Amino acid sequence: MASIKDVAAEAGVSVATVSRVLNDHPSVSDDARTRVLAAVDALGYRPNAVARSLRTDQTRTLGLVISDVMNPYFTELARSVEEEARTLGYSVIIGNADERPDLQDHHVRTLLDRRIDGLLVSPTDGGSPLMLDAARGGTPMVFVDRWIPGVDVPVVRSDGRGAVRDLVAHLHALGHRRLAIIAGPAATTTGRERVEAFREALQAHGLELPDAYTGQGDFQAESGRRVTEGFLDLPEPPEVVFAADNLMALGALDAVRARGLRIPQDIALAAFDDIPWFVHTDPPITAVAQPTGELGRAAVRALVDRIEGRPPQSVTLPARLVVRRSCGEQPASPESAPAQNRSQS
Amino acid sequence: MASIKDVAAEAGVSVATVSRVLNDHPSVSDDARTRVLAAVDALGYRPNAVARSLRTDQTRTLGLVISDVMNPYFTELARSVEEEARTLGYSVIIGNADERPDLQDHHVRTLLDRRIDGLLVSPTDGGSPLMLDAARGGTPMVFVDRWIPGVDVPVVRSDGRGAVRDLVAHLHALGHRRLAIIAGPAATTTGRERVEAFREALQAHGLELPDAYTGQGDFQAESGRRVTEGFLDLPEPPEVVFAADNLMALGALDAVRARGLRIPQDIALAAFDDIPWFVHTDPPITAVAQPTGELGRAAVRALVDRIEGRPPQSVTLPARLVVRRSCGEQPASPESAPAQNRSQS
DNA sequence: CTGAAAGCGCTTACAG
DNA sequence: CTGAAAGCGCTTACAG
Repeated sequence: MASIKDVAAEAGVSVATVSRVLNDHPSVSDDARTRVLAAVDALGYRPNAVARSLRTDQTRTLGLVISDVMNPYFTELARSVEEEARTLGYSVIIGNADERPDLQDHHVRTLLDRRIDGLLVSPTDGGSPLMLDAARGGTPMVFVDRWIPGVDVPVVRSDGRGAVRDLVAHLHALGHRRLAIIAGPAATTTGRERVEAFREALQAHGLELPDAYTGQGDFQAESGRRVTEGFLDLPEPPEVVFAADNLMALGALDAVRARGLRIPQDIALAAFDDIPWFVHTDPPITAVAQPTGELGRAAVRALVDRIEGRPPQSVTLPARLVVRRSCGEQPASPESAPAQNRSQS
Repeated sequence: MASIKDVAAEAGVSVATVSRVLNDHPSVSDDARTRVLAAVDALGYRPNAVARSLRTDQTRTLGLVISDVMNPYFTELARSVEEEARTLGYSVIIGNADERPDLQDHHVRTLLDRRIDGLLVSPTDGGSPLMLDAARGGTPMVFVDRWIPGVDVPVVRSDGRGAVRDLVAHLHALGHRRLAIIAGPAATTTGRERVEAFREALQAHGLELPDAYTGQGDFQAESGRRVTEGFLDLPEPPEVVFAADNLMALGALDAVRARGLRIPQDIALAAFDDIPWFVHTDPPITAVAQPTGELGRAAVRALVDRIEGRPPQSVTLPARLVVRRSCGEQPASPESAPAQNRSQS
């Protein structure tokens, strides 16, 4: 592979001059520029990003560590992150933690070893020593979706409190009184917040959230199935199951189906996170939709601000309720979803 | 950030010795090793992968360029690729082409600039000059899922011919005679092969595939919707629509639903690529399932073989039919899927 | 405007 | 077993 030396030789100039034309340095003669460009073309030369990074101490690369790529919510997040980063001249390297703290650490370490310019993290847990060190130790960092309390790192996330209130109001209006939740891991902020928001919304209607109706999941489908089976085995099963993410909703669906029960006649189902498939499940599923793309873009902007020396800002965007048929028919509108529903588009 | 020099100073040895203990070189005294390790620990030293790569001319990194991360099939492929690569001591950087040749080239170029050790590609088109140059120009490369004919690059893919034959037999047995397909882009091998396999299978039953029943899609949901609408507008609409991937099936579902038609009573639907949601759609969708994880792992093994100087091997794995209810009830088994159906697990 | 030279952080023959 | 030195491919003050 041709190096800058080969180009210099071919063009009859020094490597310094080649470097200058490659980096659009103003003080290069037209003649030199022309010859260098011709040589670059002739040799099919491409600068070695590794060497450049070593010299400039920047990689123009962002690391993104997410908890689970297979979760469509995170896939979409990753996609919007890459898009915005590309617009700003950065590449992104994705590390998939698969909800495993050890894997998360593996990726953080690898990314740090590669000297990425900044790190976007949706932490799987409360923060390993490695992660905490990185956060405090000067690595530009931004939390997205989930975050770790007590660390001075900007957070870009969405607030589902209002949407969960709307959901509970909807369920209450439909006559449901025994509501259960499949929670995410307590080690994650989203795992805790969604349960709290649910509990608070219930209280506003004078309803309790008994322990028996709080199942511990891990944001993966299998746990949704397991918890739902537990609910169905109860002497008095809940009338509604609210899954704290879309994968656990998938597991819940599996469990309900395995028993031959019907949704919403036998049991109602709602989920946090909206995905295109929820329109076509049997029945279509009522969900809390996050502004995922906006979240990813805002997170990148905050991180790049931090990297480039501008003050980064935390951002909180509201989620919203998308009503479909999985909790029972709406008295008013027979339609499955509001006009604004983006997963229908 | 501490460098190897700092460690050497702290341990009272030369940087050469530090490098040796870090790389498990045998000729290092126990004493030196202990002191170096202590210094590494004290300083929290982590080797700079950028510098190491520049020196050794290898990055222990694989590039993976896929056509669309949002497609669950490719997400799963990416996940299995990363897993196998990690097992073999490699990292992977994913580039998402979004079915756009220009974006694909962008990622190939970026990856090459970073001097990745090898490239895994599922090409979006017939091969840009850049891609062709890379393939011929010595970059270790393996095609996965899709490939470019006429290039000497190993291919790891699955053969859906048998499964498509099974599908058509199934449809024929159900009494369907007017079968249509939503094809993928003709510039991709999978786009062409699935249509050919379908046509051949039809011929075996004495059926034709008229042009009006061959809609041109692009593997994205929107095209599935558009093509399906065209089919439904025909004076004599097809009895079955076969979508050449799962996203176009989603679009088809949208279109059918928008017209208020029922599946399978009004029109039957089948898809290439199986995903967990197909179990829970209304109705569950009959699909051709690829051994996605195996594909990803085999592709990595082939690429690493190539990188490390062993002869790489092309691999073709069979796909299989998963019968559900979207094409009509099975006369024999009332069950929605065979026992082996992995998307039920 | 241009080039010689230093240096980024490593690894690895080479000599001892 | 150990260290001094070269060199990977760049960029960038510095001097002219």
